[in-house]
Amino acid sequence: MPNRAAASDSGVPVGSALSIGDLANAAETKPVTIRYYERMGLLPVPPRTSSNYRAYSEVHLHRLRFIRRCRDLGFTLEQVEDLLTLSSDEHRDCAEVDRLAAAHLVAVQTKIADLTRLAEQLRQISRSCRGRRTIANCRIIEALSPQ
Amino acid sequence: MPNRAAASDSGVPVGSALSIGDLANAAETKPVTIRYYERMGLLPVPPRTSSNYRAYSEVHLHRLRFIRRCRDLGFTLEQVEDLLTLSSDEHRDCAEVDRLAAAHLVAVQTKIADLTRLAEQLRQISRSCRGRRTIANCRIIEALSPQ
DNA sequence: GCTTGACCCTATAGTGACTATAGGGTCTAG
DNA sequence: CTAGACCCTATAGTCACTATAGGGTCAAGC
Repeated sequence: MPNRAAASDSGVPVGSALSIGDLANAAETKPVTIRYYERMGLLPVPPRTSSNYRAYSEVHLHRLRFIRRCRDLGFTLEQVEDLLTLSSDEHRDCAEVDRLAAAHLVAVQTKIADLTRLAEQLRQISRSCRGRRTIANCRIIEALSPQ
Repeated sequence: MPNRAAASDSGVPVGSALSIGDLANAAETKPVTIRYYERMGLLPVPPRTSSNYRAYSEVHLHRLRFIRRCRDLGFTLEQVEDLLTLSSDEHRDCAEVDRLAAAHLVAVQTKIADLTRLAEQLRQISRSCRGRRTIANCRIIEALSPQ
């Protein structure tokens, strides 16, 4: 946490606003991506400085980190939006969020199974090359052609 | 119930030519995808019938199946092109093909590892929901927020 | 004061591997 | 002769960015 020491926002409007580059560094992403999220309506439009630079606050950083974390976990931006909407209502049923996460887990597990099968096939294909020298008597291409 | 059956067109030596739909069925893909591969230069441009329909032969089917199989194995179209080029030279060293397959295997294994870690995190997130009722005291959103 | 270079802005186009849509033409069974 | 399944082209859309072009802003060093 190399950021934000005090900054209790009482009175002073913007102690030190974050530039888009600061925000990008703090959330381990890039300015273009942040602008993209803004265009997509995932990040609220920030105020601008006199020179038209975006001026972000901690609220933006928190939300952006949430988005990035969800993306890292493989959620689509649409799912992230759902999660953000759900989380904005304190009284909403927690189960709905859980359902989303669980459904995603199933998708991930399916993908792992698929890739595991695929890896086995690739190992077999590699094995079929042993001891051959040229394409003419290599079995890889045939292994790649079904039947 | 219309079927296109075997419209014996021009005197093509190999039995009857395949329509794009036939080819799609035979390779378990779709006409649009086949046209896309043609545009991308992966499938040779086929002759046309008098009514401007594409007329494919077994050679096209073999090549298309190869492409689809490679795609199913997770190769990019660029890699598929490389494999096709390699396989066209009978005297080329087999090791190069093997290297491609091996490199791809590593990429697949990395992805499996990533997804496995991700699945574990999702399971934890789901666990953190147990016994809560509303977002207000559910820990999922916090679990999704880093730190 | 001036330059350098790192940063910021917008708008547009490109990526990969398709998918969808619009607006037609062809073929064949009933 | 018509319904509807198939074929054609061309264009735009998808997802989540990434790249490019063509500018404006700002702090540091000379």
